[in-house]
Amino acid sequence: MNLMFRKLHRDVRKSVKEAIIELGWDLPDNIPIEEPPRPDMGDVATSVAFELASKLKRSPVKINRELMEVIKKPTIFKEIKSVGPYLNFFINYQNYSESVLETVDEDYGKLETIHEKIILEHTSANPNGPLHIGHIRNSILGDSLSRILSNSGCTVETQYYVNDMGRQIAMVVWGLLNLKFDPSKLADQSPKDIDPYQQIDNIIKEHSKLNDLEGTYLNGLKNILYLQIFIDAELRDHQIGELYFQVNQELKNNPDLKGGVDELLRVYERGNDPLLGFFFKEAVNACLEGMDPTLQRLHVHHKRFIWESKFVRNGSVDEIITKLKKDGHTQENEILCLNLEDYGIEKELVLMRSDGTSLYSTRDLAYHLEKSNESDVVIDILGSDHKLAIQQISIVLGFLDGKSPEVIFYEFITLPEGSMSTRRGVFISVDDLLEESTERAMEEIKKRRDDLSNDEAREIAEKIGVGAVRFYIARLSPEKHIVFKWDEALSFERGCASIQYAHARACKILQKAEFDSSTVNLEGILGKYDLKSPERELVKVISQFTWVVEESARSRKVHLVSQYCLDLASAFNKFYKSMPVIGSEEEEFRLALVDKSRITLRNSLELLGIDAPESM
RNA sequence: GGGCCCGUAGCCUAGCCAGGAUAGGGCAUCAGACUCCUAAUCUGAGGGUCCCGGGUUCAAAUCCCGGCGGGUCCGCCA
Repeated sequence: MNLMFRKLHRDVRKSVKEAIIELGWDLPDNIPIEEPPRPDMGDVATSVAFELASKLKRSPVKINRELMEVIKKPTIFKEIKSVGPYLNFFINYQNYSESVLETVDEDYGKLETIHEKIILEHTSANPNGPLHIGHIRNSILGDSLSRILSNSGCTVETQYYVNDMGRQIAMVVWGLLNLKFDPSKLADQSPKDIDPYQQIDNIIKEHSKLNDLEGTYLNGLKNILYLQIFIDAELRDHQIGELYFQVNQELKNNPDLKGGVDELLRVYERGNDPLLGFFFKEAVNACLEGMDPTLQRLHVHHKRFIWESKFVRNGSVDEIITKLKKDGHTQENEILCLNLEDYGIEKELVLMRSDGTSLYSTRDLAYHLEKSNESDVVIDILGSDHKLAIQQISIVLGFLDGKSPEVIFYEFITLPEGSMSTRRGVFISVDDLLEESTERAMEEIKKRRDDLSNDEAREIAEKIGVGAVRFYIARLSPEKHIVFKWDEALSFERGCASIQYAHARACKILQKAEFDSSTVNLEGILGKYDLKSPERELVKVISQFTWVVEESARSRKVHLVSQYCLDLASAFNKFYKSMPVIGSEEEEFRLALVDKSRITLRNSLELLGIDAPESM
């Protein structure tokens, strides 16, 4: 672990403190550390003189003059200058560079293990259609954060909360039981002259036991078979989405059908109709089977999928309700609910419908209690529209002796024409986004490389395309509302591609020079060489990486890492442009610097789930 | 109506929690750089009422109060 950058701050504080003591002044509460606005003004600065000014009744400039008389320069610095009210410290880059290069290894950025288990829930999109660009903000923030937290030494378990009990899923199941898929939308690989449902009828005829099924269940079975036989796994979420859209149309035209959906929900919750349970499970599974390849392609991973129905089946929902009732928190008339007015929330929290079924919030309460029991810290990634709901949940978790989750809220991604909606079938799917992104990357590659095979180009285009999408989301602070625009999302200039490009450049130099890190002796590598400013800047940025990992993990801010990646790439590209490496006087040092840049670029991109191609 | 979030050049954005140097970047615009490790790059220029108005402070994009504009929530939805 590289603590060089941290040491700079520590050494500044220490020497300032000692100087203040020597002058017999009171130590201020805080010795602020800043970075000077320009590199030629120094590397680390402190405005401690401001802190002292009011107590000492002297001007900051005067105070600095006195501090400068007695202050001892830490060895890592070359000099200290007093500029107005600031003390500016200049790094001794000969020493510093050697220390930094020595401590950067292939695992650079991985911090010491701390024994803290975090359960991080993210994505958790309803299985009623494919993932769209509104969902990926959740996935990308969650997955990146999980990588950052793991790197910072925590144990992170990522979970996807599968909603298999809500009304929306019941609507999908209703569609499965009462409607048909549209075979005209089958992919081209199926011959047009066959009727899928005809084939399915034949299959059912051949299985005598299936012949007993009738009515909606028979229809449901046909639809399940349709999905499994005729639809590729990766497209099943799209089919479910279209079915869901169709059901919404039906319901709009005939609101009486709502009763049928409610009945499905009641029966499923009671859990005594195995066949209906089968249809719920199959509907949800079909959708998850379609989402899985999408998430894989984005490098988004979940350790566990937790099905919501579990908390009804295993009795924890009942236990919670019993406990809340017993402790006198609840109010009961037709429904069972909690009055949270004492906690500043006007809106009561309903725990049970008048028909006795549970609600999302009831089950979510049980889920959060489980997460609380299984971890030290619970983190949720949620759209900011869930703020009130999670606030209610948190209060009730307090009644139940559970930990409140830490929540990272993000604002919506909308289209220029308005908000997205699975229900209305208005959205851009992640699959389409990735397809477009890799396609555009492919065009760029073809523009500049004619030496690559199609497969090689494809492979690189995939890394660039996925990287562009992930970076587009990860670079922005989550509380910022995004209006999705293709050209902004898939820009290859000064964005992710420029970072990947810096990495590819580094790889190319090392490859060309046949660099072997194992034979390099870093000691005394610099001799008396006075580093040029692009080299100094690059060394400094490399040394900041550990601190960035720490800081982004602590503050749970993914975009700090994105910003860092850009800074690092920029420092490297400037160095690359202005300093010859191969064949130069300082080749040995510069190759080592290129190698450390390569590692840091790769590891920082890794935190964002972005591949670093070795050639572009 | 009430709660929460956002408002920084034509566009996107960091900085705000922990107030300090000329408000950082990027896109777009303009001017320049490939006989030299890939120009997905680099160098330079112009462009700002940090939404508005008060207040606190030696010092406010940052903290406090009041507005304005946009988003979102206030379901026996999830």
